[in-house]
This record gives sequence, structure tokens and C-alpha cells, in this order.
Amino acid sequence: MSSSRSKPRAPTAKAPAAVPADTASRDRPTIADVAAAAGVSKATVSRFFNHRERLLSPDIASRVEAAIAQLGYVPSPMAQALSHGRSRLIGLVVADITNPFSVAVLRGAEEACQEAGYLVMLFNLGNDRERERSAIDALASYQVDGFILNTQGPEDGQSDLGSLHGRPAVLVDRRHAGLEADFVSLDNRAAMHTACTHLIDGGWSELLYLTQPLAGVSSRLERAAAFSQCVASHGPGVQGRVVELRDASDEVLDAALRALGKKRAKGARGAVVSGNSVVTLRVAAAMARLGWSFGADIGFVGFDDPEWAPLIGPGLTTVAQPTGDIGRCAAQCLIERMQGLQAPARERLLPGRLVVRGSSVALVAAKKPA
Amino acid sequence: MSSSRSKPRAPTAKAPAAVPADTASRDRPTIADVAAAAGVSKATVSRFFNHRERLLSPDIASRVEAAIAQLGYVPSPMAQALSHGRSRLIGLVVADITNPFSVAVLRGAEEACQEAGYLVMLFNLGNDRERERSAIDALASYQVDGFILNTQGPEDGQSDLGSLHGRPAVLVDRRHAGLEADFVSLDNRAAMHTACTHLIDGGWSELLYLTQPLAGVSSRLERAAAFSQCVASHGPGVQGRVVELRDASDEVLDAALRALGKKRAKGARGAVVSGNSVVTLRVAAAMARLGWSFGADIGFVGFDDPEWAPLIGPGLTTVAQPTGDIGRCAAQCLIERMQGLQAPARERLLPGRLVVRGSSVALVAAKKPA
DNA sequence: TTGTAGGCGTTATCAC
DNA sequence: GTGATAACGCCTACAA
Repeated sequence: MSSSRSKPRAPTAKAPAAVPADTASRDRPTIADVAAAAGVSKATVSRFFNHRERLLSPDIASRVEAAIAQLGYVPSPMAQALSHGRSRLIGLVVADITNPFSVAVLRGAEEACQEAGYLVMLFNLGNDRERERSAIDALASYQVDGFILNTQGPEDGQSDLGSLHGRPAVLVDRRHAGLEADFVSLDNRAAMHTACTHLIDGGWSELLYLTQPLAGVSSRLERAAAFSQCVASHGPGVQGRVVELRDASDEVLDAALRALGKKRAKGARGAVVSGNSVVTLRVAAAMARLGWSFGADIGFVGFDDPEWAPLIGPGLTTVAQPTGDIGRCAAQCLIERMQGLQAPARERLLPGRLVVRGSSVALVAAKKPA
Repeated sequence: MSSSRSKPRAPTAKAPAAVPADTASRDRPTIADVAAAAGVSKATVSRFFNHRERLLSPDIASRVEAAIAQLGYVPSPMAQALSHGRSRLIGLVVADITNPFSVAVLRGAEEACQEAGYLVMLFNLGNDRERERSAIDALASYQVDGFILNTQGPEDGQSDLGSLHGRPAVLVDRRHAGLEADFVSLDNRAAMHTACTHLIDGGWSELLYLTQPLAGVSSRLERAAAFSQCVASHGPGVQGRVVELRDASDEVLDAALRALGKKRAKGARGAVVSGNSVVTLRVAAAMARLGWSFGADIGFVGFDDPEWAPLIGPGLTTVAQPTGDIGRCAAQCLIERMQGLQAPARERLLPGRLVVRGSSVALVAAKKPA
């Protein structure tokens, strides 16, 4: 009654004595073992999990429960996936796991998935757009129940839901052209508004927005657009320029900073707004090269709040993204969809948080020499 | 001949006209579809993948190949896992994904896995040791072919291979008590030797090793031991102390630094060795609090080479870990095991790289006032 | 309420 | 060489 777990792996032969018994004992108990131990059919055990109280008599249920506990039985997700279609797996595709933002999102998403009983399958594109399609296919072949995509979408324009193999997806930080899916991201417009207004109110009148190549990345485009709009709305007293850092060389960057510095001679005060922490790092390096000081020679506000922001010069003012929340929210949205939610595509824009440090000190004295 | 893909989902009935045809067309083709299209049996198609040229006549093989291409057939890993036992899945358990080191390793491992055709299932413990067991169980229930573990192992001492469900595992950075598995890590002894020697040669005579709680973390213990040993080997002219930063409060840290500073009055020059980038960050913050300068007031060398190391003060000297290689090596070791390698537990210790920056400038003038 | 049987997509065994 | 067929572990009609 205790351990009647023998598994005749051989199809026809009954008891091939050659089979090592200890090997069989390594295997996890199956639903058949539980059924045998409880003296019921496999279907009944299955029902215990899927329809519990719905259609099971109390005494049988308790017998099954006891057998399950005694054998330490756990259903095999693989078998369930094959049969029932659902795998309790979530596919997470990241454009570039080198980006700290992506990692932070991953962390939040993984946490939320874990809590909901889902496991995360990770696929890093290494910034190779070509691989997105195959990444999704690979994940889909494992029957993932849904996707979390932090990618740019296919290079050749429209990304159709067809390539998603009929499974729900939620986009993080980057929209896909033509893909109507839930979207979770920082509220770029509002965040940029906060950043610019903070600088302008502090007396910085000449703004420079530094960003990675806008290419087709929606978040970069949105921030750049919001920047220009914000500057324009402040009238002629405030100037703004957008510069893309296209390559790894620092020529463009240094030139842009020098140009900004020259304006100071003309009474204007120049400040940099950085599109993300990758750019911020390069700006900080450039400042060291030029021998300039944040806050004194130029003002600075950067998107993302890396742990080292307080340690650079007088401290870098930043717009912190709620990365963990973004990841968690994405996972939650996806799980709702997987549970059948049929609402039209939703948009969750989470607020950024301005963290003021020394790099953006107000220029009270310099403010319009009255 | 083109699309004869009909799937009678109903068990007994032959052609239930009620079945929506479009639904069926969404499904991916199965091995049966290919078999039908090629006019062969399922077994033959299966053989095409698993035993290719071994036992298939050329003409049949080409017919199968054509059918596969035409239908865009891809085998289902889930079904393969159920039948054949292998899932081409690798379970990666990380103690704390907040740690940049873990992320860097993850990156390398995921890359290597992808190249070898494996997908990574991620599980983050969030520094909760209790969850390691259930993490492994959860991963095992998905039939992962092997584990990459960057964890401390079970709290109650010995971690047996039994809990690994018979699958191979490779340990990264942290050994598990009693677990004889492949181990991949930085060569802590050599790296610490390099760091200490560099400082001592530069004239820094009073060394302080700051580390996160040693607890049972093998890498921390090894580094601390190597530190003490290295200092001892340099005779009475060199002093060394190890301090654990047990909590988030900065009292212990600041006190240790102040004590180090006082030694300077007595002619000794104090330098800090930091156990990892987390500690380095705290040290940098403390230096700002105290108003001290790296290189001038105290020397510094830190394990890990975060991207911001060049930007702190005169630049922080570091021992860079080959994180990507560590991850890749771990994945490779694991894959070898999964392919049947039976050798005894291996140990792969990768060399660190000393990156000299301003924080450890040689004190030529201060070197033994001769 | 419970048991029986067929199928999910593959692989492996056994005949032909 | 190739084709049936029985597993793998589970779920779900359908029957009882």
C-alpha cells in the first residue's frame, strides 16, 4: 500500500527483470500512481485539481488529497500543456539585456509572474531585430501562454498578431507599428515636461536633448517630441535642440556640448537633458574630458535614475522610472489577458519621479539679469 | 495536395462539421500532417529529425524534407519532452537578480544557451534562501535538462543531488556545501592577490577589506581568506583588517573608514579593498559624506568593474570579472553534462583583470621615508 | 458523482 | 528501410 510505484517502460513485456529498480524510483509520481494509491481513477484525481469541490464527493476528495500529499505528487506542466493547451509559461523577449532598464523591468515582471504561478522564459535579442521573429517562434513552440515584449517589432513595418501564434502580448516601453496590444510604459510626455520645466524654472534657458538614435523606437521618439514641444511652449526666451548620438565615437557629443558651452558667453545658460542612463554615462565621461562641472558649467537632468547618479559631481538630477512597477504591471496585464479578458488594447502610462540633485541647481542670480 | 490539414478533435466522430475550420488552421502542423503530405508514416518523419542519414533512403528523405518545408513544420518541444524526456530547457536560479554580477552572468549564459538551441527559464530568489528548493522543483517540473545555480544552497547545510531530480547542475560563483557539481567562478585567490599586491607595491600599507556578510557565501569567504593571507605574507610592514557590512546602516562603514584615516597620522597609508560593486557603491557614498578623495586620502581597489567606476573621483581601480565568460562557461559545462559527460566535478576558475585608475596611485614619495 | 477511453505530438520498439 | 503501435502524463467528453 505504501510504494507500489512500478513503471513498466517496456511496452509489451510485463516485468523485464533487467530494468534497474532504483532508476524507476527516481521518477516523480504520476497521476496514475495517485489514482492507484487512492483507489480511484485517473480522471477523479484530475478532477480534484481542476474542478475540485464542483463535482467530487467529500470522502473521495479527502482520499485523493491524502494520496497526493503522501506521494508528494505534483502535476506535470508539460503534460498539461500538451493536453490542455496552457503551459503557465510566459515568454519575455528583450531587445538588449545589457540595458539596465530592461533588467529592471525583467525583475518586476519575473516577480509578478512568480507570484501568479507562472515561470518566465527569457530571450535576449542582443539588439538584433532580425531575431525577434525566431525568438517568438521558439517561445511559442513551448506553448507559452503569452508574451511580454520589450522590443522594436519587425524591421519591415507592421507586426501582425498572427506572428504571435494567437497568444496575447503586452508591449513594454516600445510600441510596435500596427500591433494593437496592451502597452505599459513611463508617461514620457509628462516626465519630459517635468524635467524641462524643472530646468527652465531654475533659469536654464538653453536646452540640449541628447538621445540614442531615434530610429523607430517609440519611446525615444515620444521623448524627443515632448522635449521640442515643451521648449516651444516656453516662448522665445528658451531654446532647445535635439541631438542623436548615432555611433560610439564621441565627436558629435563633445561638439554638441561645446556649442552649448559657448552660449553661456552670450548670457544664456545651457543644460543637457539625457534620454536614458546609457546616454547619461557618456555625458558624464564627456564632462570629465572637457573638465566641466555639472551644475556649474552646465545643468543636467537625465532619464533613468542609476544607482551611481548621486555620486557624479554634485549629484545628477534624474527622472526615475518606476521600472519595477512597469514590469509588474506588464505581467499583470498579460495575466488578465490570459485569463480571458477581451477589452480593447489598454495603455498604462506610469508616472516618473523627479529626483533633484546638484546638477540642476537653480540659477537664481543668473535668471534674467533684471 | 496543398492544404489537407484537418484535425478531428472529436474522439470518435469522423468529421464533425460543427468544428470551425479557421480555428483548426491556426494550429501549427503536426508530425502527422507532414507524414500525410509526404505519404509516409509518422515514424519516418520522426526519424528524419533524429536519425537523419543513418537509416533513411535518400528519396524518402527528400520527400519528407519537402513536406516539412512546405508546411513549415517545427517539432513541438513539449511533446518531445513528454516522450523523449529532454526539453532543451535550462533552469537558471539566481539568488538576487538585483546584483549586477548576476545579471552579467545571466547574459553570458543565456547567450551560450541560445546558440546551442536551449532556452532559459529564469527564477529569481530575491535573496530568500527558503525558496531555492521550490524554485528547483518548479523548474524540474518543466523537465529542464539541467540547472545553472547562482545561489547559496539550502540553509540547513548539505544540499544533495537528490533535490536536483537527477539532472546535472553547474554552480556559479557560490559553492554548495556537499554538492559535487561543476563550478565556475572568478579565481578569487589570484584576483585578491593581484589587488593587494598592486596596493602594497604602490606604498599602501594599511589595508581594509570591506565585504558583505560572509555568512555561508563561498566567494565572500574565499576572498576574505585570500585577503588575510596575502596581507600576512607581506610581513609586519603591512597591516590588514576585514570588516563585514552587516546591515544597511552606515555606522560600521564610516567608523571603519575613520579608523583607517587616523592611521595616516602615524605614517601609514590606508587603502580599501571592496568585495564587490555593491560595497563599492556604499564606499563611494561614504567618501562623499566624509569629504575624502580617492587616491589622496585613501587608496582603493574594488572587485567588479561597474561602468561608472571611471567616473568616481580620479577613477576607481578595479578587478574586473569576466562575467560574460563565466556565464558562457557555465552554460557550456552544463551542456556537456547534458550530453552525457561523466567526468568528476570540474572547477573552472577564470582570471580577473586589474584595471588601474586614479584611486590607487602609487605613493612613491610616501614609500618608506628612506 | 465516478469510471472509461481517446487524444494532445513525439519517440521508441517491434515487426515487416 | 519503413510502418504500425504503445507509451510519455494529463484532460475531457461520454457513458454509467
